[in-house]
Amino acid sequence: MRITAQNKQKTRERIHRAARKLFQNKGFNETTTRHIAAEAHIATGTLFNYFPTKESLAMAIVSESLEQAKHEFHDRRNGSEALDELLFDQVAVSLRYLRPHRGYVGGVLDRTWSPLVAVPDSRDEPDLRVQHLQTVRELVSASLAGTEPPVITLHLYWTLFLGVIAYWADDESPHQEDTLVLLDQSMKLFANSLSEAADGTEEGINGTSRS
Amino acid sequence: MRITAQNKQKTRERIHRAARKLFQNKGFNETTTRHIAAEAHIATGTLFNYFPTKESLAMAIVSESLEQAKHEFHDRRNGSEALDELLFDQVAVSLRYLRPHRGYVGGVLDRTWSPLVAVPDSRDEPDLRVQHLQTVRELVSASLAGTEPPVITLHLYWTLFLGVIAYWADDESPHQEDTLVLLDQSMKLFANSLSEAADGTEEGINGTSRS
DNA sequence: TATTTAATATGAGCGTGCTCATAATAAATA
DNA sequence: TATTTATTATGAGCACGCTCATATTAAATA
Repeated sequence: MRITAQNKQKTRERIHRAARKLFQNKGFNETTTRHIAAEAHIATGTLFNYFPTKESLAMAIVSESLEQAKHEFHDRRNGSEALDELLFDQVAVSLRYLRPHRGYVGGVLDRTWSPLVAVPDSRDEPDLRVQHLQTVRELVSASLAGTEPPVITLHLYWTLFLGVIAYWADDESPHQEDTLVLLDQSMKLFANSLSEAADGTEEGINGTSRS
Repeated sequence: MRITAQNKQKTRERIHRAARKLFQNKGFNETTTRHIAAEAHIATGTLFNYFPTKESLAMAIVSESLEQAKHEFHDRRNGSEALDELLFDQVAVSLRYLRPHRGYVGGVLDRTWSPLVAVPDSRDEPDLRVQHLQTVRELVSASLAGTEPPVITLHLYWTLFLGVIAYWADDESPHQEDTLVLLDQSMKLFANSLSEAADGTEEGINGTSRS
């Protein structure tokens, strides 16, 4: 199995490219899997040998951009920044890389990233959310003297993050500057809630009541 | 047109009841419109003469509960409470009334309530979100010396609210007490952001940059 | 009551995303 | 090289939400 493996990779990339093109031109819902398959010169069913669902295909595209964003963030990261500034930067960079997909990510993330969708317990290939939250956990932990943030805190972060993405997707200000204002506000809010929780009450959340 | 109108109402209620039963028993995605129609003793197509989409049917059910919650909240409202307490109460009451639907609301709201879904500009019969936000706007306005909250503030609220619902839908603590902790935290956060915005910077958000 | 007109009910059928038995093809073995 | 075995490609077909031409029924009119 050598030539075949190469072909598989090529096919995968053809699907990837075809889907990216169509999603950008016509949006997520308006692009059919049949159309993607035709554009990639494969049969309809073949698509699902490479991506289990249409959504997962879209997520693979989005993931690629976020991967690049992650690298840029880590490269030019300034360790001396405050937590809220770090979080701001991380998301701001992500939004820049997601820019080409702004037209349709809303419709996809709506179904896949929403906190309302139960967290998949797939151990293999951790999804976008888990990966993103892992970075957040590290940043928070580092800035708070190594304290591990409770689950509820990460949930709160994710909620705020989603809200930013949602605003961004429909932000009509020239270069989505309004989104950056919201992002700034959201991350400050989040950082504040952490420092308050550090001295304030912290009963109930972390294991006390869970049966 | 008298007897017919009565029949229409009856049919509508039959669909409503059938859908409620099936959604509760099998969840939203696992319940087909054909099944609902059969349970309500009507043809498949007839269902769509009463509700334009399957989601709108689910929302009608949820709306009913939220309507009751709204009334209870306004009845026993204590005008002297702080803003965050008022907001807490409003949501807490809503969650109580939504309890019977906890098993499946997540999957529905995911698609309909998400901030990622663009706000419909329907002037007739304002939807759930618009209605809920209207109440919030009033509460905020009243507690902040009549100042109208900017759009971005309401977006932030809605994001936090959605996060609470999301947590609640999967909350496995005995009576979802954990959700109340998150709700408390979220509403305090929101109230704080308001008082901070009152004296702090407020440039950019409200019309400055929008082209 | 008989006839016309308007409102409602119906279910075959469409376009989806996705599945699965089968065909085609490549790798391993004889 | 010929044959067996494992992998990948294929597209007919399924179930779904939803539509729409048509049939049915009720109200209005003659």
